[in-house]
Amino acid sequence: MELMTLSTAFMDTGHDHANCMESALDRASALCGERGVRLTSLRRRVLELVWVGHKPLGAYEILETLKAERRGAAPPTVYRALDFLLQHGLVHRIESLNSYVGCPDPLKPHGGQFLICRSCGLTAELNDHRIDQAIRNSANQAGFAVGRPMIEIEGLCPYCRDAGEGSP
Amino acid sequence: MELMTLSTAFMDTGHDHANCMESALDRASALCGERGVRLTSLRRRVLELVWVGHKPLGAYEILETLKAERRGAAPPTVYRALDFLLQHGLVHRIESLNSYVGCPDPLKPHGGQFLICRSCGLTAELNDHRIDQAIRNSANQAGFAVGRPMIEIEGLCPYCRDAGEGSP
DNA sequence: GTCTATAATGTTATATTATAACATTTTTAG
DNA sequence: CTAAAAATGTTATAATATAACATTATAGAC
Repeated sequence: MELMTLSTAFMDTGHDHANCMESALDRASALCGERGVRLTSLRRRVLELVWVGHKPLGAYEILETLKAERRGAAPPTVYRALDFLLQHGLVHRIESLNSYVGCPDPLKPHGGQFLICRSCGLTAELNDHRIDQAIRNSANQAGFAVGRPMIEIEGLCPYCRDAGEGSP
Repeated sequence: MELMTLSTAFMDTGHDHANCMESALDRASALCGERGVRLTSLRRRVLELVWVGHKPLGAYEILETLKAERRGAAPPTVYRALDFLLQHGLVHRIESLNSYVGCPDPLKPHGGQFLICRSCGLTAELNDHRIDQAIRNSANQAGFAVGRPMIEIEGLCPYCRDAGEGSP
């Protein structure tokens, strides 16, 4: 059994992001097909924008881009698309940044575990069963029924850590 | 060595909240004394309001109460007091609720681990070394330098779970 | 005690994030 | 083709948070 997965965000060499993004969109398309829901061009475009980088994007940042492309894009345009994408697990919301990031594995439902670089903003999604298990054990001891655990770990990504960021 | 602590939030019988709150204020007073910073009456009052219950309070909820007590209380009044309390570890911010909750153990710096009841709002602070360790192990594998881990676990507290909330 | 520098608070305005409510258009199903 | 449903457009506003500058209170030097 696999103990942990890590998204490609921190892969410097050997990360073909164009391909990364394209395959995310393909997976989204397939998932929507299977579920009988519509990945409209607006929703697809918002997902694409979120996948442009591995840095979480704010709703109004997305809106700025959309405004240049569509007549009359407004906050609800973005928030409705994000709601759809969130519901289907295609994006996650990063609570500590009020921002949104693409999910590399939308098929298996999961609360998010994120490593967020405070210096460059790069954010990797982690999925470590042992963290999840530790949380469940602890919550059980407290008599608490775990719903959706949210884990956002602020710190320094491998590059910024090595560059000595955060302690200059 | 102690593996885990849990705040009193979920203690029903046997929890004297007046005393809980008073001792929190006393600890705050002592801590500020030691650090040579001032727990002014405004800051003390905001801390008191946050401690009124074990449910996170929004800044504007705090403001509503303050407005009835002081002439000219405004958003900065509350946010500045909260900033001070946050800096000194006397309160935590719950990111997923945009709300603030008292910290039962401000002396030892720690990222927060919270159990948040989606039904009644009661929020307990957990501090489980094993969760922290699992996170650090996982982050290390990814080459990530952990700063401040933030864990907010949505679910059902012992009372709401037993009352069958969330699955009626 | 008075003076002065600093810290804290007051005050006004505005930025940022998100949703409500209703109109219009597009898509699907029959 | 048409009716119902889904998606999007449009306008307005709610909820959360900060900027910028004025005033007041406090602590420490003398």
